[in-house]
Parts: sequence; C-alpha cells; structure tokens
Amino acid sequence: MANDQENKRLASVGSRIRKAREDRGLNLHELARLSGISAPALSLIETGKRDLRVTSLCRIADALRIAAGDLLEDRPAGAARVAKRKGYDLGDYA
Amino acid sequence: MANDQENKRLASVGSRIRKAREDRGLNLHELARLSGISAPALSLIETGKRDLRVTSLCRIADALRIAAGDLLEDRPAGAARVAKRKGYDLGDYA
DNA sequence: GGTCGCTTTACCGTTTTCAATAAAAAATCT
DNA sequence: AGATTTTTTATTGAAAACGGTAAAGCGACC
Repeated sequence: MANDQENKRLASVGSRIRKAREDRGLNLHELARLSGISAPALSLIETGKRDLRVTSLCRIADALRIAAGDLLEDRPAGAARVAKRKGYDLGDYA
Repeated sequence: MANDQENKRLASVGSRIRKAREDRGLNLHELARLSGISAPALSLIETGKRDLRVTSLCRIADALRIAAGDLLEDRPAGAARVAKRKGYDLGDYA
C-alpha cells in the first residue's frame, strides 16, 4: 500500500481517532452507527491498516465532534475545544 | 459518490489545494511531479469531484509545504478565530 | 486565422476502500 | 474458572480511487 512514512501517518491518525473515541466512552459499534462506517472498517482505520478517504475521515470527525484537522496531526488547541458532552443519541442512526 | 454536504466539503478542500498551488506558482503538472499524483487526478481533486484518500491529501500537503489539516478546513492560524466557526452545528444529527 | 500553455474530460486497467457477514481473538466482567 | 462484551481478522462483492494516455476545452497572445 504505502511506504513506511505513510504507514506511520495512518497509524497516528488511527490512534488519534481511537483516543477520541475512548475519551467519549464509545465502542466501535457505537461509533460505527454514529459515523456510518462499519465497525470492522473502523478497526482497520484505528490500527492504521487502512488508507481511508477524506469523506470517511470527516464523517468520523463529525461523529466524534472534533475538527477533522485535529485527527490529522497534533494540535494543542484541539483538546481544549472539544466539548465533552454526554448526549450521544444513537437512535438517530438506527 | 456522496451527499451534498460531503460534496461541498470536497469542493472546499479542493479549492484550498488550488489556492495553495497557485500561491506557489505551480501548475498541475508540476504539482503532479512533486506529489506523485497525476495531473488529471489533481484536476478532479481540486474541482471537488474526487474523494481522495488521506495519504493522497498528505502527499499534496507535503508537496505544497502546508499542514495537511490546513487543507481540510479554514484555520486562520492567526488572529480572528473567534468570529465564526463554520461548519456543522453540533447537537442534532438528523 | 493559428499556436502555445494549462486544464478538464474520457477511457482503461489495477488497486483499494467499504459494507455486510461471519468467525476468531482478546479483553472485561461475575 | 466461565460468560459476556469488545475488538480483530477474513471473505465476498460493489463502488471508487488512481495512474496513464489521449483527447478535448479554453484561455492568452501573435
């Protein structure tokens, strides 16, 4: 798929997604319903094994309520901006 | 390919790439050589007609010497960030 | 008129994402 | 220990990205 540098980049993107998801207390299945991306695909993404498309990244970012750019690289201001609200209504996605 | 919202997003990403490219005085063939992405593909990307992969976005960002996150959304990087946080309104996912 | 440079579009072939499903593996419980 | 939840891996099939090439548009300028 890619050279070593790109793999590292995908891995860091994936770990940022995973961290944001866990910070919000969501499991893969719940994030799958929020984002419209299947749990197996999310697993591949979070472990850096898949080169996801930009729209997929944005859908994940929207589901996590984080700026998409904050998933691509470390942004110190990012964490503070995230509202740790609790009201994920999974029903909207059923 | 995608719904209307995602198309708008891809279009904005594309226009940001185009602007950065033109600011650097590059044409599509030169950016193609720098990024490893063909000029026809770059044309589709810049006009928002293609949902590129994250590694492609990063290769373009590297070629333009810009942060990949800055291609995803407006990030003033400087002063007036308070004004308006454009994009999605959190709270309802309907 | 024409030519040059740049961009867009179209086609083809290969590769990859992605959903869906199932199953296996791993972590988390009681 | 066992049972349950969560994650990972594998498979199938469809849709799309991507490079390459070629062709067509579209300016500007002579």
